[in-house]
Amino acid sequence: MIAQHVGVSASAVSTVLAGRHHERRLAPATVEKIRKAVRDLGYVPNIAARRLRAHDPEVHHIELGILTSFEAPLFVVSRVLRQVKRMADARTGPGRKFSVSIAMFHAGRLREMAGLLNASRFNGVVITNTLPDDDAFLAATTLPYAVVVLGRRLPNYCCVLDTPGECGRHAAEILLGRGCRLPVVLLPALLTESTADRADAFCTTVRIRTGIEPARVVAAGFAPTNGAEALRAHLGAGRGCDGLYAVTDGLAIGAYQAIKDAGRKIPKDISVVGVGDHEHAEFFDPPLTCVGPSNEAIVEQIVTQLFDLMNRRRVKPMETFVPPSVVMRSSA
Amino acid sequence: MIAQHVGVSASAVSTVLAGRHHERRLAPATVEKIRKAVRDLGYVPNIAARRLRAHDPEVHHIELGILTSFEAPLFVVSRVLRQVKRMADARTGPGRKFSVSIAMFHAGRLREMAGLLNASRFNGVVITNTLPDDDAFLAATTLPYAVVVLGRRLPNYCCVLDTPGECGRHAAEILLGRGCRLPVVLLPALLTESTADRADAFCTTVRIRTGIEPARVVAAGFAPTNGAEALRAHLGAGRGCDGLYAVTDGLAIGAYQAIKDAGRKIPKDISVVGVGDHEHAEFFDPPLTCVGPSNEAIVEQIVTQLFDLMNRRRVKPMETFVPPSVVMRSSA
DNA sequence: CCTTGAACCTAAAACGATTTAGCAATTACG
DNA sequence: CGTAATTGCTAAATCGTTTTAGGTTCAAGG
Repeated sequence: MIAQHVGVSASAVSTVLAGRHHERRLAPATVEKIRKAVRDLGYVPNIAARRLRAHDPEVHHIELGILTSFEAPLFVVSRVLRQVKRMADARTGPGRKFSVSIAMFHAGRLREMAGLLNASRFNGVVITNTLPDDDAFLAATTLPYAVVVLGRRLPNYCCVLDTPGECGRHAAEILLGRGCRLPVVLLPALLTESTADRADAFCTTVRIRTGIEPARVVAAGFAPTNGAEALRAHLGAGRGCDGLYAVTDGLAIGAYQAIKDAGRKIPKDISVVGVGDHEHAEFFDPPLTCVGPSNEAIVEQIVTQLFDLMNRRRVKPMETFVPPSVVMRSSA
Repeated sequence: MIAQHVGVSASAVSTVLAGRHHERRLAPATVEKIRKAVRDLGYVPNIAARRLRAHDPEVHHIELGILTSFEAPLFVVSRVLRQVKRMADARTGPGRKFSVSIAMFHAGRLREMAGLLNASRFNGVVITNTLPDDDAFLAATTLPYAVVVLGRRLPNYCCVLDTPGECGRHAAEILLGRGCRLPVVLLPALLTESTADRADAFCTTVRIRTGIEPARVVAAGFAPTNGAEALRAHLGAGRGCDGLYAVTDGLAIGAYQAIKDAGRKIPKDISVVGVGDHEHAEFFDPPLTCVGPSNEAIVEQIVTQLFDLMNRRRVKPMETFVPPSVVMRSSA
C-alpha cells in the first residue's frame, strides 16, 4: 500500500477509503493525514486485489467479454451481448455468477488490450470487428481460454461467419433478377475480410452471369456521409447505376440520400440491396432489402460454442459457416 | 485450488491450464489426469487472483465502466465510451493503464450487479438508463468511488443531465411556430425520468401557449414498431395530428412510417420533432429536426467530472444541467 | 497505586493463482 | 560404483486489499 510510505499507518488507509473510520474510531487528524496522502500520491486501489479479497469462496465468478473495435457499430455486438447474457442468466445459481461486458480495442491494436495474453481479464470472449493486424496477432498466439471469433477465419480458434461468397452472390442475383444492367457495389476504403468478400463475390457473380464488370464505388469510411458522398460523385459524373449493393447498411443509408437527391426513385430507377447490419433497416424508406449475415443463427452459434468451450465439451478449433439470410423488402 | 482434491498435485494444475506442461516437463499421464479433473469438476479459474498475481507492480491499472441497462439503446453510451477512452488514452503512460468497458444490468436491477457495492469491479463508473428502482438503490447507498450519473438527479452523486423542461418546451415552440393546431406527443409506456420530463414540459408549454391539451399517444415500448403501431392507431381512429413530438428517435422512425403509410407528408401535413438520440437522425427522410440532449456537451461534462472525481479534485455531489441542442432539419 | 475502559492503531491471515527454487527419484555416463 | 544429468513434481513466496483479533497508551475511578 502506497500511503503508508507517507503516513504512519497500514490498514488504516483501507478503513478511511471505505469510509468506515467512524465505526473503527480513527482519530480525525489521522483520517485527514491519510486523505491528504491519498490525494497527493494519486493513489488508485487495485481492483484485482479487492475483488480477490471480497469475493465469497463459495461462488465462482465467471467473466465474459465481447471484444470489438471502437470504430465498429454496436448493433451485432449488442445482440451477441444480449444472447450471452441470456444464456449466462440461465446458468446462474448459487455458487455461479456471470459478468458480461463489452470491451473495445482500437482497430488493429487488439494485442495491446491488457490481460488478454495472460488470461487475467476474461474466462471467455467473443472477438469481432478485427482488422488484419489483429487477425495476425490472434493467429500467432492461441489464447489459453474460451475464444470465439466472429466473422473471421483463424485456424486456431472457433470461428463463426457467414458462408463465404454467398452474400455477394445472392445480392447480385437479386439485382440481376430485377433486370439491372448497370450494377454498382458501394464499399468502404478500409475493407474488412467480410466486406471484401461481399464485394468480390458480387462482382464475380455479375461478371459470370452477364460479362459486365460492376462499378466499384469506394467510400472514405463506413458512415452514411461517406456513402452519400461517394455515390453522389458517381451519379454526378453521369456514370450509370440502376442497381446498388451496399456492403454495409450505414453506406446504404447514405446511398438512399444521394439517390433521392439525384431525383431517382428506389426501387424504380435504382434498386438497392443492403446487408442487414443496421437495427432499423426495416424502417428505411423504402424498407431495405437485405442479404447478409443471419444474425440470429450466427449469434446462436457463437454463444453455444462459447459455453461449450468453457465447459470443455468442445476443444478443437472449427469453422462454422452460417448461410446468409435474405430479407426481401421493397428496395429491390 | 479445486483440482488437487481429486488429483495429487497443486501448482501443476496451473501449468497444465496455461498449456506449459511441455516446457515444465509434466508427465503426459499427469497432464491427462489433471485435464480430466478440470473437466469433471467444471473448474473455473479465478480472474481476480490471476490478475493480482500477473500484474506488474510498477503499473497501476484503472478500471472504468459505463453501466447501462440491457433494454436501452447504445448510441449515447458508445459516445460516452469513446470520449472516456480518449481521455484515458491521454492519461496513459508507463505506470498507468486504463481499461474501459460497458457493463449492462437488467433495467431496475442495478443493485444485483456484482462488485458494485464493495467497489471490487471499477475505479470509476458512469451510470445511465436507470429505472426508478435503480435510482432508489443509488440514492440509498453512496458508492465509495467515482460515480457520475447521466440523466438522473440523485442528491448523493455527480449528475449530468439536460436542463429539465427545456427539451419539451423547445419542441413545443418549434411545432407551434410552424402553426400546428393539433400537436401530439408520442411516448413509451415505460417512462424514464427524462422521457417523462420531455413529455410533460411539452404538454405544459402547449397548454400555456394555446390552451390546447396535446394528445398523448402511448407506445408499448421504445422500438420503431411500437411507435408505428401507436401512431397508426391514433391516425386510423381519425384523431387529428399536424405536429408530432417523439420523445425518442426510435419512436420517431416508427412514426415516419405510420405517417407515410397514412398518405400524409412530412413536414407539410405533419411536422415531426425528435430528440437526437439516434446515430442517423440526419439521414432520416426527411432529416429529423431534433431538440434533445446536447450529446457533445453532456459527454464532455460527464467525462471531466469522472476524472476529477478520480483525482479527488472534486468531492461534493453536484448537478450539472446542460441546455439542449436544437438542430433544425427539414422535418419541422 | 492498581484496575478498568476507552481511544486509537497495528500485525497477520486470508483470498486464489503463478512462478521460482529446489527436492526426490531415476537414468546416463565415466 | 560414484557422480552428473534428467525427469517429474512440490513448497513457498508473491501480488494488494480487507478484516479480525489484539496491543498500547492514556484517563478515570476506586
